[in-house]
Amino acid sequence: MSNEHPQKPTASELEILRVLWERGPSTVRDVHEALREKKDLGYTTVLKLLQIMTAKGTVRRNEEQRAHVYEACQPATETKRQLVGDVLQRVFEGSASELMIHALEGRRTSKEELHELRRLLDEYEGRNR
Amino acid sequence: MSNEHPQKPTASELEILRVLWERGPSTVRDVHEALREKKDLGYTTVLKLLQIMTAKGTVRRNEEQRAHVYEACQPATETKRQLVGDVLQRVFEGSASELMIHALEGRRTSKEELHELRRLLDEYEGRNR
DNA sequence: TATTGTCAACGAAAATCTTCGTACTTATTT
DNA sequence: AAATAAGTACGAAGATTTTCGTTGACAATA
Repeated sequence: MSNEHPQKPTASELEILRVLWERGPSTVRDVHEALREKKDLGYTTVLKLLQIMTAKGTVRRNEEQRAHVYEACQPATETKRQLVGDVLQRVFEGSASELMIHALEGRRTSKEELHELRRLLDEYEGRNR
Repeated sequence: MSNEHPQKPTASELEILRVLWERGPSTVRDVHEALREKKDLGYTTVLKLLQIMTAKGTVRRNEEQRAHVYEACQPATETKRQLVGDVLQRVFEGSASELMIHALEGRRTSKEELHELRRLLDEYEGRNR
């Protein structure tokens, strides 16, 4: 249960994390309402999820107010890195280009996006030389 | 249960699929042995998984021989595309460059890999103009 | 033919995930 | 003060996943 090797969030947990990343520290009510648009979950469902996530160390909460305020323990970037790293290993044996091929296939990628991707490579290459 | 919208394989199912993709049509014994190196599962565990996957339409089997021969219904590429597409949506709201950023961060990517990535972009861009 | 080995089928336990209902507590309003 | 509203805690049901043990069929061999 330690913080050393943060667990991979489940699908539902991720939805909640995304709200917390976007809104910052939030109450159950906040999360519940933000989530309502996407997915209609009961209030206590969201509460329970947050309680479970607290137990797992995925989020922490401030109990000073009656309505506890939750926030993600890991920054978004860290968790996203972990999630993509997981697929990278499990599906593509660590090959980023294989990942890329399959990410680009089967969807129309805008010129802007391609441009951005190229920019990323430049930047990354620059950093490592 | 139809073949129209193939289901996302679970973690264990993926491990089996990877063996099938690599070896081609295989018996339970084949898969079990190929998998032994990575993960030590009982023979009947693998059998059961394959039976479940057959029911789901993930794999099909040839029962002509006493030892049934299993093979993946979808080509590897299709399933991989689906898996990465899932993360792309769930984690990165469809942004391939965001996906890329997080895939490259937190790992050393070889010069060859970067080169390959660039080549991919060229190829992709060429195809779409 | 009797024994031993190989296989599929089935059921089911254990673990994990998802979702709420109910009960209890603490504010707020009438 | 009584009633209503807003919260948390807890337990638990249902779904899904993961893992095997057991049984019975069939084949190979001693």
